[in-house]
This record gives sequence, structure tokens and C-alpha cells, in this order.
Amino acid sequence: MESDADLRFDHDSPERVKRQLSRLTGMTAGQMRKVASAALAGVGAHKDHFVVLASLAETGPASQAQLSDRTRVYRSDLVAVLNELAAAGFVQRAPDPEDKRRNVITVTEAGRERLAELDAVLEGVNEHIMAPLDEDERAMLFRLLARVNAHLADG
Amino acid sequence: MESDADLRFDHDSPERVKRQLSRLTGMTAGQMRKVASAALAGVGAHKDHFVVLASLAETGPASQAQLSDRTRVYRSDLVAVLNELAAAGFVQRAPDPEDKRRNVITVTEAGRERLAELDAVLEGVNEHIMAPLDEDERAMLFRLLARVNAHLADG
DNA sequence: CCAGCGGCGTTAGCGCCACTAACGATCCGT
DNA sequence: ACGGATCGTTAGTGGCGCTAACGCCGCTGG
Repeated sequence: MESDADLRFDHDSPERVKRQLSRLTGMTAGQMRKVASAALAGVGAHKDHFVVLASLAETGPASQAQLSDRTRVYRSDLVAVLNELAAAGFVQRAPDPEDKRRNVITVTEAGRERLAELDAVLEGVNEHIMAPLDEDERAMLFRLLARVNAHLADG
Repeated sequence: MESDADLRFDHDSPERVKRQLSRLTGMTAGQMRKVASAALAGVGAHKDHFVVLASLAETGPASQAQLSDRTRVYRSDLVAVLNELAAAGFVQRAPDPEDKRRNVITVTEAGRERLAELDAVLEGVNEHIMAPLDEDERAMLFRLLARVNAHLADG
């Protein structure tokens, strides 16, 4: 299955290519995404399921538009995510009595348990991903990436 | 055009989500990719064009299969890339006399000039991306990411 | 009061990217 | 001489970020 035998950054990469931070970051992000989504798929879940459940559990019930803003899952894609979560009984989708355009999304008790499960799965993933780094290095990597991210977020 | 107004990692992200290195890395990689591909599109180029030209210039002529291994551009996608590069006169695609299955791809003088151009564009991109970091921090970020990358590359 | 603007959820679809499948042509080992 | 592997090529898949359009509803102003 794993054709990822050698996704290593260098190997035979030209020197000019090795200097591109975007390439190294992109490759590593791809590796991480594979690991995370495989782990989530192992329990029948998806990245967005986790983010949505986490937002609902931490910030409380919300309309779909609010949820979209909080999670950066597009409104159009959120529909399917909520369909799945609702079908599994992890969230409840009820019409908002105060505004008939909206739905109020609420996490159920089963949803909180599911979130705990996904959280545990992802903690394992995180641990695996950052295995070669010690605590200081992990914090450093987070901080450096966050600074670049914040910088790029301002046009 | 830019709907990227706020791609910032946190903002309202749930705590659990902020701890996911894969998410931060993925978001930042996406930002970087946009910047780089926009810059390359500005001169009518593509990421793969750069990688392929760099490989040819630094490691010499190669068959398409070899090129695919060196650049990690899939053989199937390489076809279109080489069509474009050849049409622009940046590479030459000639049948290999020693093996009629193969083509020998060679970079032309125009191709070397094109590579220099793309290299300059990407140096600007790199500089922009890493603007908030000093030299030590850039090196640190590279090293940390490379270690994670290498670790994940070994199943 | 009612007309129009704008936000709501939903459906459909686009474009990019990593990746796979299949195929005819050619080479190579036995 | 034959079978299997490798070459370039075409087509297609699936995920992900993102846009477009639509019917429904609320809100405001003339």
C-alpha cells in the first residue's frame, strides 16, 4: 500500500530545490496529512469531524455559518460533515427558533465521547510526528511556523 | 482576488486544534504554495518547471523515468511538463539511440537562462516567506522540518 | 407595509495536486 | 523465441480549497 517508501526531502534533489522552504514545508505537511488522515480513517473519522466537534465542545453551540468561521471549513463542505456527524448522533441539528434561516448545531454526549476518542488518536499521531524532537525543539518549531504563518496571513 | 484575508492559525481555533502540528504545518504550507505558485505564474511558469530544469542543469541529461525519480514529479505528469518546456525551447527531447524506449532530455541554453530567472523569482519568494525570521531562526526551522521529514520518510 | 438587500443553508461544480491503471512499444534474460 | 520488466503516454480517481447560484428568511427604509 505504502508507496511513500522514500518521500525524503533530499536524496537526489538539486541544490536549488533544497533551498526552497516552501518545498520542504509542503512535503512534510503532506506526510503529516497522510499519517493523520490514515489514523482518523482507522476509526471512521475525518479531519473536519475533529475540528467541528472541538469547536462545538469548546465554544458552544453555533449556527453553520459561525461554525464555518471558527473552523475554516467552508459552508459548502460543512453540510456533508454535519450530515455525517448528525447521522452518527454526535451532533444535533435543530432549526433556530429565533431565526428560521439558521440551524443550531449542538454537540451531544456521544459527540463529546467521540471527540475524546479522536483527540486521543491525534495525540498519538502528534507524538509520532514529533518523535525525533525534544520538548524545546517542538516548542521552537511551533513558534517559528506560527510566526511565518502569521506573517503570511497579513497580505 | 485575495480571499486569504485571514488564514491565521489561531483566531478562534479550539485549543485542541491549536496543538495539532499537522494543521499548523498544513496551513503554512498552503500559504507558501500560493505565494510561490502566484510568483511563478507571473512569469508563466510552474513549480515543476523549476524542479525539472534544476535537475537537468545540476545532474545532467536524463531519461524521463530518471527525471521522475530525481524530481518526484510523476512520470504521467512529467509528460505535460516536458511538452511545455520543449515547446518553449527550454529542453530538448530526443530519442535515445541506445534504447528506443527512452527519450534523452537535455536542457538548452535558453533553458539555463530560464532556470536562472525562476531561481531569482523563487529567491524573492523565499525571502518574503522567511522575512520575519533571522538567519539562525531560518536555519533552525529548516533543520527541524528536515528531521521530521526524514523521520516520517522511514515508515 | 412592502420592496429590496443581505445573510442563511444547500447543491453543484471548478482547478490543482498527488497518485493509479492500463497500454503499446521496446529491451533483456533464459 | 518467449516472458517479464521498463519506457513513455493517456486517461482517470479522489481529496481539498474554493466559487457560483439558488431559494428561503430577516431586516431596514421609504
